[in-house]
Amino acid sequence: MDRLRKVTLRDIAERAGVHVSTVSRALDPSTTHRVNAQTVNYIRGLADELGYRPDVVARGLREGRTATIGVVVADLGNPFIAPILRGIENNLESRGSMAIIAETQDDRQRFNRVMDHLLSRQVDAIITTAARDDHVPLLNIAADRIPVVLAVRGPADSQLPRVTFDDVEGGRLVAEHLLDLGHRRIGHVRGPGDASPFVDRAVGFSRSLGRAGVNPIEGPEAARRPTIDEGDRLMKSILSSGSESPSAVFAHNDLLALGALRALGAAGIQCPDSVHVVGYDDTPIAAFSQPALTSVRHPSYELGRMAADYAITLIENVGHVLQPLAFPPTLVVRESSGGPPER
Amino acid sequence: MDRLRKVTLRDIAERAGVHVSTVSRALDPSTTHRVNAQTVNYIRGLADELGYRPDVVARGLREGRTATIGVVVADLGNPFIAPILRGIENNLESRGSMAIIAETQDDRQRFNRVMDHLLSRQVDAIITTAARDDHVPLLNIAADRIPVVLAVRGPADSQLPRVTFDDVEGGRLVAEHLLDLGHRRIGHVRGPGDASPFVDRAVGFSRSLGRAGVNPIEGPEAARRPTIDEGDRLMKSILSSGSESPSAVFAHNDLLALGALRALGAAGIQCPDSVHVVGYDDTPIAAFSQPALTSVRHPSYELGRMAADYAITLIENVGHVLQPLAFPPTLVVRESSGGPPER
DNA sequence: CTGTTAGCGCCTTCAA
DNA sequence: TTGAAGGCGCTAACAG
Repeated sequence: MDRLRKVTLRDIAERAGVHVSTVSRALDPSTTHRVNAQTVNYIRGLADELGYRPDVVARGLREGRTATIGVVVADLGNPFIAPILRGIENNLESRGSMAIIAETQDDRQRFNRVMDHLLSRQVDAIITTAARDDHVPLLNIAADRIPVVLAVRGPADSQLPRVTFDDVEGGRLVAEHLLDLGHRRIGHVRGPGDASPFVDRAVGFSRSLGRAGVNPIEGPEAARRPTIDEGDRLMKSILSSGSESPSAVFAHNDLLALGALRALGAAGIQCPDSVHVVGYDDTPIAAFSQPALTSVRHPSYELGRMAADYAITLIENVGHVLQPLAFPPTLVVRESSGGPPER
Repeated sequence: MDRLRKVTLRDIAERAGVHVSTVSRALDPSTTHRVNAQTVNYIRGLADELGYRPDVVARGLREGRTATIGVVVADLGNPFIAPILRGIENNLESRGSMAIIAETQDDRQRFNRVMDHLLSRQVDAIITTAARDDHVPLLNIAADRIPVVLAVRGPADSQLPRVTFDDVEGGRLVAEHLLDLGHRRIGHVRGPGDASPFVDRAVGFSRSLGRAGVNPIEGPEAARRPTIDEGDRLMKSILSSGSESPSAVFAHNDLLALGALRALGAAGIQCPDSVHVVGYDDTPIAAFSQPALTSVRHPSYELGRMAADYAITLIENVGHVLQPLAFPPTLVVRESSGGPPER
């Protein structure tokens, strides 16, 4: 019941009666041609038989590259992240690299630990979707050593390559939609103020409302995390604040919107009858929620692919400067803001 | 704009005018006491100043351990996985290890690639929640080298340590519930037949129905993946099969159930008025869907913690035999099967 | 208390 | 076409 020792190049070499370097060459596609064809066959057979698996770690130590890219994610419970990860994975895979994913649970300190760990694991690059503004110093330190790509969230004052959504535009779309519906008392449930997407959504939203002479109704604070429970909490605080009850609410993502819906329901305010609600990210949950949720959709898979493109480019091309990219969103109108019932 | 070279022990040693091993000792908490206190301070300061970060890869090569555990996941878009990952992460973290997550997209071949990669990255153990029956050979190969823990899904014919949910019992709970409501024409939307949870759910469910003399109404096949689209497809195939339309449907997870709801709605069959629907996993989406979905809940976070416990135990304790563990589920009745409207 | 040596598994010169 | 040697960064054993 003991554990098997790892099979190394040396094991194969000994069995084959050749030198390790011959085995190394035989097994490396780019150098097999420098080895006797029969020997190659023999060695390959032996490798298969023994179950040889190259030690990426040792190779990485030698070569300085590990064919692994670290992906940092805030909250794996938020379904909006899945298609982005798919885009990253599928792109990397087609180039022989692999994504390893680490979750920060949207906790600032854990972000630091995760980054630290990935760095010391010698990943070739890091794609982060979890950065907050105060992570800039560590991000810069990391970027001095390996490519760091800001995906989805990018501290505004950073020089790092960014691949994001155009959240200002998204906020604008929501504002125009609600104004078009005739709303003037509009609630605003904000996501964390130190994460760029929420800042941008707020900017686009408030600016458009402002042009129409409307001031959004807000609670005393933003959500600490963009989750259902926080949406519930903020909505309650708006409702109990004494200001007039909103006829429409924009929540900064679908989870916050669901929380807001719950709080509104608990207060006896029905959506869409008495209030309209709009979310963001157009997660699967939006189409199936009660009522189906109007939301802002963006090309998540494509963003993931592009983030991986950026990472690869920078790995292969030190010092390359890549322009920030922002994918445009679209509004999907559903039942929660007067659209037809979905399904 | 060139990339900074990594700071190594040698850099510090040269600056400090001491030998590398002294620096190594000074920086390793377990050996600092063997080094002159002043030297330690000096070295620590230097390390900070230079931004030294130990190379876990090199250390792993030397020590044979990397303080990293690979976690294999089928589908990060399925929200049921998030709390399990949390349990794993939080447990590992408190012991100085870290989880790196890899997604198979529930694709058999990708599973193999992912396992291969994790193995060659020298992770200390692998926790998989994505195993299907035909993965047994590779799992056994992996288990010869490092601990492999089957979480959630475990091929029935495997000797590997397993931490699962009691899905047979879950299936039974659903059957009893629907029978209690008086249903006799009961649809059955199955998840993949080569993944143990779905097999077990089917067994518990069908057995209980059988005792009551009821035969579930099934389509010609099981879902290829437990997703919304597959639920839709299977439900449609049941509805168009010519057999009498079911008055209740059990889908093997919440996503399949949502798909089934969509198909039923498209056929003009309203839930809960004309049909009852039950899902599984009690994901957040269940409480918020339209109608709120009856579902089976299980202790996901705890399962994650336990899976990590198993992995750690086996890393520290070669050859240890751990008993298979199955956490019991409970039924959460909501609107979709006659419960009160949620919210 | 500190330095020397060796080697984890791999690849890449340099020689033969 | 193959072998020998060196070293990536680190730590453990052995001296001193």
